[in-house]
Amino acid sequence: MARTTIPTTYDPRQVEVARYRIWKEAGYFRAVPDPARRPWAVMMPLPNVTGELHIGHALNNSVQDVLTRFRRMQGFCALYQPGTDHAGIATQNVVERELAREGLRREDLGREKFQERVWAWVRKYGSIIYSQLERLGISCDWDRKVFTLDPDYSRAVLEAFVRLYRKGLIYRGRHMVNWCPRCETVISDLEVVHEEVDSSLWYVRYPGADGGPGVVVATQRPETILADVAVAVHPADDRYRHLVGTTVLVPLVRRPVPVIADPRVDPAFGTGAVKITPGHDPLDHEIGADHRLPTLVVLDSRGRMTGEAGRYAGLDRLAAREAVAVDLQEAGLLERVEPYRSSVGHCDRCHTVIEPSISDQWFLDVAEMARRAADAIRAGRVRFHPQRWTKVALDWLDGIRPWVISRQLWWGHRIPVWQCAACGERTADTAAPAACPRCGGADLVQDPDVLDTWFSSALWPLATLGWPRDTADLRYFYPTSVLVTDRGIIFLWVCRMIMFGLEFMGEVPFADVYIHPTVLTLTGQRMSKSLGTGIDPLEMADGRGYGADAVRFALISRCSQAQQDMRFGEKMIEDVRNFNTKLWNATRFVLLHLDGFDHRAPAPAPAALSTADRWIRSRHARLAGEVTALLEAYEFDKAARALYDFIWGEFCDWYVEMAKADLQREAGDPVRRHAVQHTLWVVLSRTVQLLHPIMPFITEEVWQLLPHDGPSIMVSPWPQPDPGWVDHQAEAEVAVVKDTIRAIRSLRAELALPPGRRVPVRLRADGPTRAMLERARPYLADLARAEPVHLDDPAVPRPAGCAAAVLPQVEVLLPLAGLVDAAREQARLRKTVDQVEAEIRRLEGRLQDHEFTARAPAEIVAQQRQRAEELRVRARRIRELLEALAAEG
RNA sequence: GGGCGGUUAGCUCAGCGGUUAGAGCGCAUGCUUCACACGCAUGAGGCCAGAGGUUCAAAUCCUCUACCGCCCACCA
Repeated sequence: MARTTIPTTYDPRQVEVARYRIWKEAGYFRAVPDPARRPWAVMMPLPNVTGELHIGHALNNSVQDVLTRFRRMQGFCALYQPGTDHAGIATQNVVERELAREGLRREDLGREKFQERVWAWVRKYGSIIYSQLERLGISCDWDRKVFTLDPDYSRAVLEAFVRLYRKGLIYRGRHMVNWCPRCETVISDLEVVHEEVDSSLWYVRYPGADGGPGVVVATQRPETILADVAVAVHPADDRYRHLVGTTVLVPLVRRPVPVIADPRVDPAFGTGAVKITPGHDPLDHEIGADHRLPTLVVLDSRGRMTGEAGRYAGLDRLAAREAVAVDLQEAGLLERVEPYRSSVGHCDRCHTVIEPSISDQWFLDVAEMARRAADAIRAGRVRFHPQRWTKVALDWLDGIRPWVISRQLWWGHRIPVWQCAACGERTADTAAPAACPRCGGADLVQDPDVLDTWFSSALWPLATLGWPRDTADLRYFYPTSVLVTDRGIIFLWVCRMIMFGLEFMGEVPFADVYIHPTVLTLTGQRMSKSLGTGIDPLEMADGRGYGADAVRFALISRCSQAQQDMRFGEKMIEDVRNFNTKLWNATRFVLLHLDGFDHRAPAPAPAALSTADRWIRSRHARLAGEVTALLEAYEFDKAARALYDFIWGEFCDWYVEMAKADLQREAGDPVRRHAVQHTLWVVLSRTVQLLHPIMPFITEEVWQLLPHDGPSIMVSPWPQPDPGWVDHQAEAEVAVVKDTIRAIRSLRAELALPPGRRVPVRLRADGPTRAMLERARPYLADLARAEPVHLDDPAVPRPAGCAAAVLPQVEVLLPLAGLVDAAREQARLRKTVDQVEAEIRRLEGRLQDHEFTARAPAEIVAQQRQRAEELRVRARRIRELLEALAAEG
């Protein structure tokens, strides 16, 4: 077999981009329904078209890619569905900011022109994220890219709306909603982020209409006093009972309003009396409605005071707050002001303070859908990993409220409802109706609003597969296998997909939900570009030259179900780069020793395998089983660690070193040579296959360099743990050999022996262990520079002048008279024997404890007895050594 | 106000009822050993946040406390 020249160092940048192109052109990413194979599917959590790849995307997509590559190798027909989201508010904001730099507002362009402008933006920047995902090695089916405003997808959105409308679940209502005065649209409860803000509590006197002292109320928002319609107290509050039913005057405007009693007032807060402002507070709105009070509005859609606010008209909310406070002070009605910290709602997108506001909107009644979704989760038809998120999802579904689905934006799916100018009848349809179905009028006006972006994303698993059409994709891939996402969108997206999946398909959209940790900086801050605290995955891969593999492995290896957050830093990627180099060099070693090897020749007979060969095969069989089970259980950190420890700690540190000894000693034996070559090849090949889902590029390079069958590791069969490889005897034997080698090295280091110097060693052990060590002579010589090695029965008298270590099964002696400082040796051994004896006392104490021997399981008791016995033997040997040393001194 | 996580070696984290609590990085010492100095070898470093409890046995289970973080919530 011709030997390829192998570069000494591995530069990921040189291979990754080229390799990705080969895969893509070979069509390995494509998923076409295949009745002969089992389907497996994952849906990419659609990134915003405006987005650029950040570390969170890198993690999320790496996890999905690990699963997809794993299942593909297992023989599933694996679909990884990509796509982007039009992201209504986010995208509109970006383009509006661009317009603002030109001194324009969207109204200056008009709806049509503005939309053209956004489309131009999307065409220019919308595919950046795709090329960035490609750079990470993401193996999704690019032929299936979907954008939520694509014609097919839009049809699905309108179809969903119309079906829900006709079921009576979508309705128009006038309610208190969350209004963003900057975006000038309603947003849902989930898009409001509450933050603690330092503010004040103003205590304001409302004088009695009869000239009495009236009542003092506490408020955070003096500017809304202008819209007050009552003062409320708790019905059982004796302080105010006499005032209920009387009239007080609203400060500044001197409007007479009633004092009412309502149990929703907390008598312990403030003065126990609260002003009622139904136009600007959700609770007040309810109380106002129950008491049949009027609603006054003093703020407009941009958060400025309206004409109703008299002399404050035109002022912004905050300016008005100051002005009103000053005027109250001057009027002598401001009793006091206290500092106050409270939770204030902000717009998720632009961080403006939300204004509770009454407006006409479209609502979706999700009560029944949520109930069915909760039932499905409770029945285990959707399983969350880690499990703790189950309760979080259920709590939200159980307390669900109607969903505001209209948005006062221009970018999104236009609400498919037309109103007749003549009779006012509203009609919902997937296309504009020709005439009003009620009066026949032809003058129909479409609703100006668009749908909440999350309404369309809730259809993602359906619409990407062709719904509402009955397609082969939908029949084959739905329901999908798993959804991978961050905890931040469990309600916004995950729960809603479950609701819509059940509503429109009668089946949940995915069987598993894997919630991965959120990436933070090493100091626990949010990764943020603007704060300069982020790690840019592409800068790491290309700029710093660590490669996409290193970024992926670093993220995946910290993807633990035990942690909600993942602290991440460049050092972690650097560590993986070192691991890659290690793997690369191990591959070089194997290739250098594969001369004349034919991987298609019959595998070596068991008798041809050395202990080392059998040991590494046994370890590999365990690894294969472990990695498979861990990936299936979404235990990514453990899978990554198992691979890392095996490759570095077992294959490189021990097997390769032992194989060197075998190859050298047995150079003339073709059967043994083939056995070692075969072991090196088969273990490394299968190991890179197991590692491929996490590090696709380097594993492909290695696999291609090694003798192989098939065109790519990507489409090679997932290694099955070979039960015939498990070999307890070889594992036990290598364990003893490793301990012995480590003991010799440790003694050498303490004696400061030059590394190259060969030292004679005497090993004392019982028969079976001596047989093992006999076989291990070449390893002892090469790995510990121990030569010659004398194997003694423990009964043989010890020579004088030895450095010694006493292992459970082996006594290691370095007879180096002259070099060994007897006093130091004695001190060291005495320390050891003290430790051993302390442990024996502890064990014996326990074994003499009747409670323990009577109540602990028999096997535990037996185990501890045996251990105590072993320790006694060890202690006796050490003491004998000490006596011998004393005799010499 | 309610809920959920976390607290283990200098750092990032495993371990989650039973031998002497582990890894990587960092640190110390020695090595240009024929795959690899992005490496090899050896070593130092921990009252497992605190206090109670359950158990023959607790880093591991329970209760409380403290601190850190996240989510939900109509306390004006």
